Amino acid sequence: MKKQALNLYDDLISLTCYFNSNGCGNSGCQNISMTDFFALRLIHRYQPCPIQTLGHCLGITKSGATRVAKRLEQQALIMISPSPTDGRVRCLSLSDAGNDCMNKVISSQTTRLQQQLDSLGKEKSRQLISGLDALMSVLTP
Amino acid sequence: MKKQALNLYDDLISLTCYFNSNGCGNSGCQNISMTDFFALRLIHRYQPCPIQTLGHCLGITKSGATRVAKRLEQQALIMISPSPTDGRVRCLSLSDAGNDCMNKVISSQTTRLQQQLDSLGKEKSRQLISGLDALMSVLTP
DNA sequence: ACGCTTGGTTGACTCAGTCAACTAAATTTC
DNA sequence: GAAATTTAGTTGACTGAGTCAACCAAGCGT
Repeated sequence: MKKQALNLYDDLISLTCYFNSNGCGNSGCQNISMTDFFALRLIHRYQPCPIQTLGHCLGITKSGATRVAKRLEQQALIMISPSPTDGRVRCLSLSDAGNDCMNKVISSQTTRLQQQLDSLGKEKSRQLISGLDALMSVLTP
Repeated sequence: MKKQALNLYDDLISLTCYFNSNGCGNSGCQNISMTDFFALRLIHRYQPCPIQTLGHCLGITKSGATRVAKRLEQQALIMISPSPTDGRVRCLSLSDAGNDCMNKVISSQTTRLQQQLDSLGKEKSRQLISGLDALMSVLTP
């Protein structure tokens, strides 16, 4: 029966739309677009991250990625340094300000979410999260 | 303990990023942007939907919404008709082509998801979906 | 050393969405 | 019930993100 997947898809798209329009909220850190936040988050994880990797993960071209990087550098949220092992590659890493920004957004969003989890009840929360974790590991190979 | 919410937030953002970059896929229907798909989906639900409502739900201004509507109308995916009860309001509703498009996207995405649910196991899937449903009803009032 | 490939940058462009000024319909107020 | 205010939508001028194509420079393969 396909109804399950339909239901799931519906929720997932609602969720995407929800986070898209709410952005990362005015979380203390300067107004930052969703794309830029995705980028920061990515760099945070795969530090130091080559520009092309950024583009690939964000689903944009390498020229697009170059511009994202330039934007973030101008806001002093990241630093761009040449790779020691390959002269062509330019590596992105978070600056202190970038880390601050990430943390602010994450902590403000997380507090909000925790409240909502609380109102969901202990058991349901646990199930939701473990299910979602599993789904994520299936979705992103 | 905040770790739960942190974990959840992480998954949710990954999910948003995932659907954002993958768009709605080349699902037979002409290339359609994520925003436009959100709009179609909204109109599908709240048919007939005033332009301003669209803007509000999409998190864009009313002039932005006007342009989205114009775009979709030009592609013959929706119809715009004046409200019978209020002369100012213009109502959006899906055309047959619009419905087709929605269905194609949904069905192609759903099949993919169902496979992934299957690989997750029956019980875990059920828990995931019921948890997500609950979360959605908390998130979107 | 030569050509080929790969990572990144840039200029010209497109397209989506904002802002502000506007029209027209509805509602309020006197 | 006419004038003033509010509300829904539209439009022109603009901005900003991302694409494409042409490019440069560094590495690789032989």
